[in-house]
Amino acid sequence: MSDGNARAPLSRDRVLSAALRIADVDGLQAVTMRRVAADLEVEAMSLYHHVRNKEELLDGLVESVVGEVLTEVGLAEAAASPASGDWHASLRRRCLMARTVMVRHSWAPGLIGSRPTIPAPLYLYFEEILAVLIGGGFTYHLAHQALHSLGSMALGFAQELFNPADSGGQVDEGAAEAELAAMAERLPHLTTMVAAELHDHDEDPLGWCDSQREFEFTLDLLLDGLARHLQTGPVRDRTER
Amino acid sequence: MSDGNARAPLSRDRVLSAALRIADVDGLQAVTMRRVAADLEVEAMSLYHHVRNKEELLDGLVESVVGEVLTEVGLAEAAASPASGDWHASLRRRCLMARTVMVRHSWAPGLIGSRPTIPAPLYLYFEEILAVLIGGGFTYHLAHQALHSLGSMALGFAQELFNPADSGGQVDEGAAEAELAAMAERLPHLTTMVAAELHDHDEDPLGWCDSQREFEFTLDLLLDGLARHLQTGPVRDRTER
DNA sequence: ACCTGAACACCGTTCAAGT
DNA sequence: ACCTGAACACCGTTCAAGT
Repeated sequence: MSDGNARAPLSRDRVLSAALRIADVDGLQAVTMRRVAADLEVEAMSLYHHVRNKEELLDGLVESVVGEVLTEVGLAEAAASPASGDWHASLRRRCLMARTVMVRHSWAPGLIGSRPTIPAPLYLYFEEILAVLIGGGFTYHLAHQALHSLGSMALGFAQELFNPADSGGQVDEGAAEAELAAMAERLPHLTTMVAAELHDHDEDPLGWCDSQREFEFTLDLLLDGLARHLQTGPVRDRTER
Repeated sequence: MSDGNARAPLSRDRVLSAALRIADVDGLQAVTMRRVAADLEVEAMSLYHHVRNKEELLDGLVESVVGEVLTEVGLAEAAASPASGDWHASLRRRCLMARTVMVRHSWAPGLIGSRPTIPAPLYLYFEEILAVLIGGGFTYHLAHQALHSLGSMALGFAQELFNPADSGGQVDEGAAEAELAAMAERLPHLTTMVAAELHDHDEDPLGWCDSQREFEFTLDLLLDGLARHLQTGPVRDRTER
């Protein structure tokens, strides 16, 4: 009881965790600059010293949740059978763990999907999944399609990942090159994948990530899987496969 | 040039189509009571004579888009080979057609997902899909799981269909019974499916639609499909399967 | 009956001013 | 440097008043 009062200085972290608590308890629509400030016992305008505007606050919220997925998945993988090459089991654990985090923050999938820009930690998350796929023997091309197909599962039902605006808009090639170089160290598999896919489509560089093709790939995965269930009957126990 | 002026009386349809046009052109965030009114050359408060409030306007927007999916899918099915029993091809056409509609209205999937209540025409759409599945030899149980798995594809990447709030909240059994009776005529397959699933879970009626189970079913469809691609290599041509 | 103007309770954000 | 109060330009919505 020595310093529990309105003594703690405001900080970006304190602002974000207050906003996250409000979203969990009262829903995303309750996350208001004035409300966040009130919960921190401060005036609304004080928030602007730690967050550029509300958009940045929402970005921070998304990054918090993705960060939570990353650490929870990391813990779960560390606890599992160490370093087995079983990509199937690993991906299954990761998606189920991501889902439990998203269920805790049910506003998050919709927010992630509606954000105009992809939150940076998400690339780290997909880099890890990509590493599992490549380690399991996937080509970069098949791994790319797998990323799209699993996208909504890996985030507990979200929107499309690489948003459609990307495929239509013009690309600043110089900036893209620089961005790629910066990514290369921290995201080696993602970088390699993009490079490989771009190489395959150098006649048609815009088509390297065709959302229509990815959609049809996923659709056929599901339809073919359902057809097999129809022929063979339901599988009774996953372990005896 | 006899009556093109501000003569046409306001109506719910005129309000909705103005809102839809604004959403398509300037995005959903531009759909404002004041903006919709301005486009109709009327004061904002006039809208309230044809729409209870903004929530109802958004519901109307969702229903418009779902209606568009229904008619486009209907036309596409009518144009296809008449009355073949090929559920696989029919579902594929339906999902692809739904996607093209959703691409036209890219704000729609997010809006549908964020709506607190399921828009009524959506039941009609899923009734049709269910009819295709049952006609193809699916049990009602497998068809139920298929509906969940295809949910996001059938709507061009949306959120979960039967929202999580349903499974947690308490159910007014009398009201549910009456609702079922009203549905029975127009939605025979959906009604039968719900009844069958409830019968299978009469020990645990709350568990008839377990979103965790549906999630794992879809996840396994995708993972198993990816595993088959990994073993057999990519399929070169769908027609030679 | 349908439409309107003024008003209310909210937003996000700017700006000059405090300490 | 960090925080504040008043103000601005927006929201959705109510209400009494017009025709």
